[in-house]
This record gives sequence, structure tokens and C-alpha cells, in this order.
Amino acid sequence: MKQKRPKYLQIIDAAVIVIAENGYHHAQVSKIAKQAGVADGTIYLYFKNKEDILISLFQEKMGVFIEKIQQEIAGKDTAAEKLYMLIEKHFSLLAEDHHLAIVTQLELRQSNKDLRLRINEVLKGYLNILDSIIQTGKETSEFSEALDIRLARQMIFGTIDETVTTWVMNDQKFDLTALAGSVHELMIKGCGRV
Amino acid sequence: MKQKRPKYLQIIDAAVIVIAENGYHHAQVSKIAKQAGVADGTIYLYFKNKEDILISLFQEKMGVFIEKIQQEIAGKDTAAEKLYMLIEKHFSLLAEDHHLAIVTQLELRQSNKDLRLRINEVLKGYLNILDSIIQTGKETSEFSEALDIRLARQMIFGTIDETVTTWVMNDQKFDLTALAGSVHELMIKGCGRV
Amino acid sequence: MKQKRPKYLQIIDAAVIVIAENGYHHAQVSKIAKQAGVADGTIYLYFKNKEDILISLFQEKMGVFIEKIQQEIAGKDTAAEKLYMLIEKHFSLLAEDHHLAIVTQLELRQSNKDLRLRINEVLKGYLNILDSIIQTGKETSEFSEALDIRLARQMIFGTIDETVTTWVMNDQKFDLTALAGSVHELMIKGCGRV
Amino acid sequence: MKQKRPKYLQIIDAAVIVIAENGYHHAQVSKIAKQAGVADGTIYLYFKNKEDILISLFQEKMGVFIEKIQQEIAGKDTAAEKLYMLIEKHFSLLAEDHHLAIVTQLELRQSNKDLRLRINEVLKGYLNILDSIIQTGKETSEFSEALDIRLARQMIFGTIDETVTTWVMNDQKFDLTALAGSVHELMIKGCGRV
DNA sequence: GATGAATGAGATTTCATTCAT
DNA sequence: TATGAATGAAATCTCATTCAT
Repeated sequence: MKQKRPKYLQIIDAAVIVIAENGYHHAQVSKIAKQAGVADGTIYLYFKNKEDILISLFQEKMGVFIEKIQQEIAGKDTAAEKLYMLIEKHFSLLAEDHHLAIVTQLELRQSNKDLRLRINEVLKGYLNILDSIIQTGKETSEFSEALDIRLARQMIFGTIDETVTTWVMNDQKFDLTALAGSVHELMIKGCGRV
Repeated sequence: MKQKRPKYLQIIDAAVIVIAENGYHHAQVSKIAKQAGVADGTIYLYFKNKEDILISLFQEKMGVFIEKIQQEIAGKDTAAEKLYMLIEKHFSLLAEDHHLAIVTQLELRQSNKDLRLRINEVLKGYLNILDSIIQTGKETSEFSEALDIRLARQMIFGTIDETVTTWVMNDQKFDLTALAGSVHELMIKGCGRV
Repeated sequence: MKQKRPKYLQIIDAAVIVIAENGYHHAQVSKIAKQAGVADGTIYLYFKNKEDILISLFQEKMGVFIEKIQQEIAGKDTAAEKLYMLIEKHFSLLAEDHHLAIVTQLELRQSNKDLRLRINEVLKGYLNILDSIIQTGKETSEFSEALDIRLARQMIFGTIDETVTTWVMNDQKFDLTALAGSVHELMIKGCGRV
Repeated sequence: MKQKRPKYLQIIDAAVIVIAENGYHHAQVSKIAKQAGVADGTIYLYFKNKEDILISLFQEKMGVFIEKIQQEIAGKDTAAEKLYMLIEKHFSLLAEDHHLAIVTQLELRQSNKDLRLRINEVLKGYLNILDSIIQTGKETSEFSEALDIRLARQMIFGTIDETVTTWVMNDQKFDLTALAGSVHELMIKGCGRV
């Protein structure tokens, strides 16, 4: 018997769609409720307030994101392979969900400082994966032993993020996933031994 | 006789301060007017609307930014040296103006999609410099001939931007300019020949 | 076998506590239900709507109030003695139940005009006792024969009510019951023969 | 040249009318604005928020109230005469302004605890006049030297207030001002020497 | 009788922009 | 040019009540 999808997820998915299609500032609670097929007030049975929807949205989606990436890289031996899977998965997961891509790359960044600080907390889980890949790479001598982990992390995340944002800004016209190889190569060279 | 500073610039400088100190969403036109020492209505003699203030702000400040960077790299011979100056200047110019750093890295990103598209237009001038450095590097064989210019640009800009944002988010506690060397090294390795 | 306390009274007592502790405007039906240990919907099996809870509360509590006062004054001979018992009992009954005092003196007065008109209906039972005491006093010539019953009633009720309200507003810090004698003296002089 | 009536008073007068005619809970800011002939937003140029309108209303009206009463009693010699003027003026001022009477006796009492505490602050000015009349009466031996000032004040204010409220509740059908004499007599007897 | 998840109407306040002076 | 008082649209959230189980 198919279990009824909990309203909690129903609302989060509705929020992604509404924000992606209307923009952060035009994503009224009433629109989200309508999209989710519930009454306005029902939203507040599952979320404390509007901001809570957005944080939960990010946590929920980023949680799945991190989990999938961890599954993929667990089976890989080298840091280079792990990094490739991370980039490839990052690109493909967003390429598969255009709405989510718009929300994470453009709309959620319009939130205020407080919200962004809380989003950054969630983001730490992702950055920790990156750090551990880099650390592994240094230990196996795949990467330069002089490599500053924080800088390397900023390079990798900054490059990935900038690439995805460019792709979204260009209306997702080119094949994002196809870039994984080249981006990976750049990163590996940057991290690599001289 | 010293010319009276045009109100236009007076208002832009006021906007930078008000946005940096109050945040994008609390930077009301009336606050900017007060900081600039003019009446609310006066703002509209110099700017079409609030969005116009923000775009003008970015144009004005980015214009100076680009000009200074171009001056610095004009005297350098190699692509590597040019890239170093760009990174160093990028870091030092923002390190010198904390208000501006907050505005460009955090606050202006809360603007809506339309405004950010127009900001991206302004940003192109900066990215063009980057492209020409990379192109030069490829022509002189400093950089790999297989290097994808767009990807390299995204790596360099993404890394610089992520580094500055991290610095601002950490309340500008560490020495940003001191990172120029390490960041440059990473970029050069990423762009370099195998 | 002790009969199970009817839910009806259970809910009324819960309402007194919730209103006293949270204030009239924060006394949601759901809070009253929780305090009473029943489900929200159960409330509506015993009361027509929220207003009905409040009126019933006042009826129930005022009924006991009137009954006790009538018992006390029945044994007294003179109007003066009857009036003393009324004042003393009025003060002592509220001094014994701080929650109820807050509800009747402060919170229930925030109700709208309609509700207060209906509360006034209930109050008439009390005012009738007052009227009959005054009438008795006039007949026995304890009180001035020129005494206007309605005015005398307003004086007595107004004074008692104002005194209790002052006591509640001052966080019930002084001994309300101890004032019965002085208040009684004032009233007797006001009502008395020249 | 007739000076334009300040918007501040215009809005307060509008608030009295709207609250009297619609009841406290249906007196939306937009209704008050419409009645005052200004835009909704204009209200907030003169008042911090809705509660501020109500407090200002009470202060403004009570200020006039107190001033007029003080003028009247200043010319009187005995405490009894002063008390008579106070009662007579209290009744007549409210009898002249039915809207205001409804607002002070019924509607404003529906406000929350905070607001009522602030209203009580304003009321103190009135109660101080009462206290000084009673004090004077005691000093001139018009009143009993054993008279408790606080109790006497509660009797007088309680009786006046209860009388006015009864009058308002009865749709102002009887002649309130005509009661001044009888009420005064009651009070004087209550306060008087045995 | 009892439950409690779901409903949906309704109002305060902000702030970019205008325009008469 | 410069002013600043006035405008008015727009959206979050609460909570009394219902009804399927």
C-alpha cells in the first residue's frame, strides 16, 4: 500500500517550485500553500514561519545531496576519483532538478543575513566532505603536501558554485554535467604536486 | 577653486555606508538620503529609482576597480605576473574598504534576479580582463593550450570571490591580502601545462 | 461511588486558570482544552462556542457567589448587617480565589460589548440582592427614605468593584477582606438618615 | 485666518468616532484613516502604532477633561462645592460627547493589560484631583477626620464610573447630568462627619 | 462520545515614489 | 534645484470552528 506522502515534504517541494518560478520575493506563503494543495494555515502546522520553510527546504535537499555524494565517493579509492564523483554528482543532481538549481543558486541568496548564516551551517556538511577528500589526497601524496586545505576548499567550492551559477544564469542552456571532467582536471592540477 | 563634490557621488557613498551598516533590506531610501545630507526627493533628481542607485553604485565602484587593476597589470609582462597583480589588487582594494566589501560580497547579492543580471553586465568588464590574461597565457604557452578559457575564468573568479566572501563572513578577521600568493599559486597550477 | 466530575465543570475551571494566567486575548480554545485534558473538538460538545464558555463560566461562578451571599445574609436581621455580610463575603470569596479575581476584574472586561451585555444579565441576580437590602433598609428606616435605590446600588456596587479592581491591579498585595469594615461604614453613612 | 487643524487631532477625533460606532475590535486603522480623510500610511507619520493612537486619544481627551474640571473647581471654596462641580462636569462632559462616552466606558476597556496600565497612568491625574478635594474636606472638617482617602476616592470614582457606565449601557436614555445632585449627596453623606 | 488535523478569513505596518511648494 | 509630507499597495500569521474517523 502506497503511503501517503507527508505534508511536510509536500510543502517543501511546493516551495521549491513556487520560488523557482516566481522568485524569492514573490513566493508568498499563500502561493506555496496553493501549490501544495493545502490551506494557508496548514503550512503553520508544519513550519514555524516562512523562514523555517526555507531553512527546512535547504536542510532537506542538502541532506539528500550530501548523502548521495557520500554514497558515490565511498566506493572510490583515490582522492582524485572521489573529487571527480563529487563534482560529477554535484552537477548532475542540479542538472536533474532545474527548479532546485534556480532556488539554490539564485533565489535563496536573496535571503537576509540571519537566514544565510543558518544556511551556511547546513553547508558545512558539504564542505566537510570536501575537506576530508583534500586531506586524504594530501596523505596519499596525490596532492601537494604544502596545499592549504581551506584555500583548496575555497577553490573547489568557488569554482563549482560559479560554474553552476553561470549555467543557471544562462538559462541552463549548456550541458552542465559534461563540464565535470574539465573542472575536475583544473582542480586536480591546482591541488597537485609540482 | 575646488569643485563642489557632485551630489551624485555623495549619494552613492552614502548608499555604501547605509547598506553596509544596516543590510540590504534595511537600507531605505530615506536612510540613504539622511546619510547623504539631502532630502528624500532629491535622490530622484539623480537616480531613476532605488534600483538605479544600486546599479550606479556597482558601476561606479567597479569602474574604479577595473581601472586600477588595468593600470597595475599593464606594466607586467607575463600572464602569471598579470594574474598575480589582479588577485593582489582585488584583495587589497576590498581589504581597504570594509564597507564596500560587505556590500559587494553579502548585501548586493540579496537583490533580485533582474538587478543581479544587470550587475553581471557590469561585471563583464572585469571578466574580460581575466579572459585576456588567460588568452595571453595560452599564447605565450605559460598556460596549457588545452585550457578552456571560460572554465579557467570561472575557477579564478569563483575562487577569488569565495575567498573574499569567507573573509567577510568571518568579520574580516584574517589578512586577506596575505592570501594573494597562495591563491595565485593554486590558479597557476590549475592553468599550467602538465 | 464518587461520580466522575462532569467535563463541563472541568472545562470551566480550566478556562479560569488559562485566562488568569495568559490573559483574555491569549486564552485560546486549544489552551483551555489542553488545561482541561480534553481534545479541542470536545469543547464543542459542551459549549456552543468560545463566548459560551465565558458566559457559562461567569454564570457558574456567579451562581455560587450569589448562593453563598444569600446564605450569609439570610441569618441577619438589619439591612446594615446584611450589607456588611455582602461586602465581607464579596471580598473574602475573591480573596480566596486569586485566579477568579483576575478573571472577573480584569480579563473578562476585555470582552466585546455583546458579551458584556450578557454578563450584565447574569450580574442582575447579584444586583437584585443589593436592591432588596437597600429596600429593606428604607422600610426599616435604617436608610434615608429619600434614598434612590438605583443610585445607592450604583454607589455600593461601584465602590466594591473599584476596590477589588484596585486590589487586583496592585497584585493583590494588601488585605482586601480587612477593608470590609471601612467600606461598609462609608456605604452606611451614604445611605443613612441625615 | 483659520489655521488648518493639525492632522494629529484630526486622526484622534476620527478614532473616537470609528471606535464608538464599530467597537474596539472592529476599529481597523484603515477605517480610522478613511474617517480622518487621510491615507493609511499617514497615520504612521503621527503615531507609532495602533496602540499609540489609543493612548494618545485617552491622554488628549483626559487632558481636556482634567483641565476643564480644574478650572471649574478652582473658583469654589468648600470641598463639597468642589466635589459637586467635579461630578457635574464629569457627567456633563460625557453627556455632551456620546461618542467619547462609549469609547471611555466600554470600548477602551477591551484593550489589553499593557494598554490599560498606561491608561491608568493618565487616569492618575484625575484621581489626584479627587484626592486633593478629599484632603481639603478633611482639613476644613467638612469631612470626617477618620476618612480613609483611598477608600473615599474609590467610592467616589467607583460610583461615578458605575453610573456613567450604566447610562451608556442603557443607550444613554436617561439624563445623566441630572443625577449629579443625588450622587453628590450620597458621596457627601458617606464622607461626612457622623 | 472523543479526537485533532485541517481550514481560511482578516488586519497592521512598511517604504518607494510623487508632487505641490 | 531642493524639499519632505503624503500616499497606498501588499503579505504574514493566528485561531475559532469543523468533520472524518
